[in-house]
Amino acid sequence: MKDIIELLRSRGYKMTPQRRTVIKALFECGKFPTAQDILEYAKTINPDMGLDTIYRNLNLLTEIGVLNIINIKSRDVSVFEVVTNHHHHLICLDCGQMECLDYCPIAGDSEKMAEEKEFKIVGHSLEFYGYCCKCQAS
Amino acid sequence: MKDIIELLRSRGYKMTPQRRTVIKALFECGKFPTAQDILEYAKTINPDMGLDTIYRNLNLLTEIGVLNIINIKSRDVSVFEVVTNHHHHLICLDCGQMECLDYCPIAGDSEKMAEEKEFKIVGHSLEFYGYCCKCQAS
DNA sequence: CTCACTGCAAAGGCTTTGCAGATTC
DNA sequence: GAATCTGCAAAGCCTTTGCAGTGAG
Repeated sequence: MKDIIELLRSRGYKMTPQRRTVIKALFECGKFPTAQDILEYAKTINPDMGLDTIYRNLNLLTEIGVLNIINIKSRDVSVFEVVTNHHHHLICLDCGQMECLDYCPIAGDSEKMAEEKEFKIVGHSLEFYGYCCKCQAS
Repeated sequence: MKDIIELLRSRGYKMTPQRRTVIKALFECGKFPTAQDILEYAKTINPDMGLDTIYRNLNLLTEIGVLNIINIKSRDVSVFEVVTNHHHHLICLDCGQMECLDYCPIAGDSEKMAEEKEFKIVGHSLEFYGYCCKCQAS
């Protein structure tokens, strides 16, 4: 969290209470918060916070590379995740719940194949879809 | 294309000119059309076609499993793809162009790992992000 | 003749943007 | 003091939905 604040400072961005709150929220809202989740948390600290400020800050954090936006099928909102180690996700098609999966099968050979198509690969995303424990029951 | 029409018939759906046009468009619009692309094509055949009809039919085709909806970062619209063999995609972060990649590294071991988390996996999506030939130049 | 389908229009929901005033630095 | 940032409000955009009329089977 301090790293993020430092990075913003070093890039010349100003540190406002709202911005600080958004960053704090990212660490305290639980995993995969939506912009709405962050707004709700933020309002407990500053009731005047607006959703637009949340979005502006989330977008900024994404631009500087410390945040991932995740768009999942079966849910129409974006969820956010602080960038940490490289990993992928399990997503429940029923309830939308997500879990991290420290597994990545992508090796160099895939990039070779891609480069045959004259693409320069810079990353990938991999999501597994299925049904979580609870939703399998029903 | 005839297969799709047969499948619809066998499930009791009616075959309207509009529906036929949407199906035709999926094969003649080029790869990865958006709903808009399909509308434009459809209007050359029937100028009265509405975007709502397009969406209703695309959603129907997705429900019966003959169409994939693909949501990509860096573009805010959905693109569609007729279901064929299992494969993944290369996506240009700059212009949004997509290419198919007949490569899939996902093996049984990934499913085992997932099932440790008590997820029942039914599928996965994998996209490679990068820059296409043209966009590497600029 | 019946039920599904279409077109129109409007609504929904998430996200972005313009603007004036307030805040950092 | 200058430039960024916020809050408000409104707009944008893709997609969905309600409804009455039309058309397929």
